[in-house]
Amino acid sequence: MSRILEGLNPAQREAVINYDTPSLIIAGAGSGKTRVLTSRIAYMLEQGINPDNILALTFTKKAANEMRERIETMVGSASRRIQMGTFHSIFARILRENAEHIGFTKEFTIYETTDSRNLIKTIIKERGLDDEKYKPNVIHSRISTAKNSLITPGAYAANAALTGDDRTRQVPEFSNIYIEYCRRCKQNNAMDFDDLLLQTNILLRDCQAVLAEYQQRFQYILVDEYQDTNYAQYLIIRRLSQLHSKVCVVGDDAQSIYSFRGAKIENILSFQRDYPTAKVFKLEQNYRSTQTIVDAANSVIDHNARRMKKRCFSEGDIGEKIRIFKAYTDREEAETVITDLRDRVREGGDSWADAAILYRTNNQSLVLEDALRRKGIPYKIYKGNSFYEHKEIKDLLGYIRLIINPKDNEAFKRVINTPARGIGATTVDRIEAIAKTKGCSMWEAVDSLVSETAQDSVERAIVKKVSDFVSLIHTLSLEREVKNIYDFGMETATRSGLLTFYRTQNTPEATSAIQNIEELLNTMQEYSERTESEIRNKEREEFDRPTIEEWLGNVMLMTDMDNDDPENNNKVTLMTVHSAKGLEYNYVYIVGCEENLFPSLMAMEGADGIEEERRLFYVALTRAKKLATLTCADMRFRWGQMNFSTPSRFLTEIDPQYTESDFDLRATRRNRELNTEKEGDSAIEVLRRRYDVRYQQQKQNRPQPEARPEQRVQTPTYNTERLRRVESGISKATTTEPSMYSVGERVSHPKFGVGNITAIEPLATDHKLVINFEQFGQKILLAKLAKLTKL
DNA sequence: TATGATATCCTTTTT
DNA sequence: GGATATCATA
Repeated sequence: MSRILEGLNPAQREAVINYDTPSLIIAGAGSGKTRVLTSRIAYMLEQGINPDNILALTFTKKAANEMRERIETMVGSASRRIQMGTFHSIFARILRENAEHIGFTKEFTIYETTDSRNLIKTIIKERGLDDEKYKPNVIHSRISTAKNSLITPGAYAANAALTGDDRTRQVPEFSNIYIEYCRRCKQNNAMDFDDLLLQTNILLRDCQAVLAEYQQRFQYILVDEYQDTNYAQYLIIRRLSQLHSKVCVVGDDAQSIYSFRGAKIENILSFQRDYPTAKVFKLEQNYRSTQTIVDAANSVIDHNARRMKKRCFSEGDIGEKIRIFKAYTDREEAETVITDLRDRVREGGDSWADAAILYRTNNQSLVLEDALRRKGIPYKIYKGNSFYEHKEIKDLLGYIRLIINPKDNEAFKRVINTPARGIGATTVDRIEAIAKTKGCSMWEAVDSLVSETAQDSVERAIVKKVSDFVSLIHTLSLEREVKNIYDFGMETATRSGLLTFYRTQNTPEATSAIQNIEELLNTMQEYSERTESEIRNKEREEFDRPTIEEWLGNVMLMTDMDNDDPENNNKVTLMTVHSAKGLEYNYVYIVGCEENLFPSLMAMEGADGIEEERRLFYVALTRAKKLATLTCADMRFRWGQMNFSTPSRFLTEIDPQYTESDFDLRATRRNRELNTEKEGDSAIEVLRRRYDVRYQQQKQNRPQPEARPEQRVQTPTYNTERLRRVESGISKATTTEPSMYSVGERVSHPKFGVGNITAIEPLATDHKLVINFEQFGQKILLAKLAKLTKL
């Protein structure tokens, strides 16, 4: 028997050896999913499958790298020839190779969210549309949704249902913005994140030769986290697999948490329909967590109606009960968690890296970081793409982008006056106008500005400045030809004036900016070293030298997660539950388990919202190997002021035999049941019962109507005196402003349709509205947050 | 045109 | 509360 199969349980082994047939591997949390996937690939190689014929797709670079390393230890360097990477990076590469088929060049830029948003903003402005109605990020997410569903601008405009919907949403011009946005992207030789999938589909749809080539090549396709694929990804897989159909997908419907990004849980639910010959393998034994944790997680997820049949179990220790703590405030919550974490890690003889603190929203990290710093505990924090969101990084990347792809107008606009060189908005507008009339890029338009400008002195001064910029870019373009990646990066950072700009100011921000720039330059160095060694090891062709284009293409698809410093790793991890998927820790703390936070208020508006939040909670809980600790707070500093919270319904959904709590969880559960049962009560009564007794008390003690707004909570010093004041309601004055809505009024909501306002409750800076929707029944919404239109 | 002060948004999750 | 957009001023 192959050594690869040793130590696998029967289900795992079946999933590994049946590599020659379409396969659906349902892998419960902690069931050795990665092991099965890597073993399967290793086994294939051992059986003589050509690594060039294997395509393995993941969602994160981290997962891809981990898999590659593990396969390499099993079967050696053949693994390096496998096409393995994230959807976005693999298809970006394929798109570059075939860019001219779909009207791009291989130097195309990848636009990140801010680029897209800026472009949308200019389009809205150009068309003289009201940016109150046409909010750039709303428009952007609508475009994103369309692209993820493979609805091209043309198809969108032709779809009466969609355009009709836009009219009722008061954005009738949406489809025109969408058309223009795509036109401009193409003109700028740029693709946004969603394009990487959409354009791949277009390429595979329109170019039979290309499709045939890749179908021939990728005879075996493996997809990780299949439950998170969206329609665009789904169809790419379908198209590529039409010839050989040897698709293997791995996933867990219970961990589908990305519907906001277009992920369709249906993809995994209907895999067997798509591939009728598929074999199904269920990995149900959890090797990660204690029995208590697994059983508790099961008891929560049982509340979901829509799920595939499987029963996860653990044969590990029973383990400790899940602990549930309630704190007064978010600050106290953080203190409790950190103290407990410290004690646990020390007693257990574990290292800091064995503990993680998970939260629903990024901004919850602030109080935790504070507490960690005060106790001197080392921590690291994953915050999405925060590194690449720094201005100095974007600016430096802007220069490089413009040099590689001069059509990139967004890059042009970003760098022409950064650092400030006296070229103001008026000049930029003029360049833009010239570009528009000439139908060329702004970079090309600059030349005509320089030549055709009148001779008066002001104009001449501007021309001088602009032509200095032009020669800067020209010089750097030459540098790019002759220098290696790192030297070119350094020249760019220096000659652009970015480095000197930050060096001349002596602020902490400037210092950190310089450090960030240096870090970015370091990645260039590492990149070229790595590539050079690949060439030495003959894993890469001699002529295929590392290029700055390639580096840039990679960098645009990079996240903070990908830059892990391996040396300095003994740190507590802080991150969102989303980022934690796939990871595991001995001690997991899930903080902020409160209604309207986890589950989040917004998620609950959607139909499947609660179920997805519950899956998210399931993911959080199953990260823990030894011990899970859940916490909530009575009050939380949010939106600049104190808010009252009630414990999350998820806490009461865990079968109580697996939990121990420092407050009366049963009473919490009873209250909740009471609330849902008495639907017939007056709306405002239902609303009131949502708050705990303390809130009721503070309502009674509410100061007289002339309560002045200055009495609001100020800096969060959290001394006991202040706590008492908060508690007795002094500082939570309700707004004196009347609501813009009134009881009885008819309103329309984008998701719920038309409804009547049945009650209004004043809050500190907002109003709660109880609305009876004709189709969706009663909902409680915040006036400022809900996108309501008066009828 | 560059700068600092002030309004205004935004609050889910991210490749 | 914090980040960003807009405004006012030199």
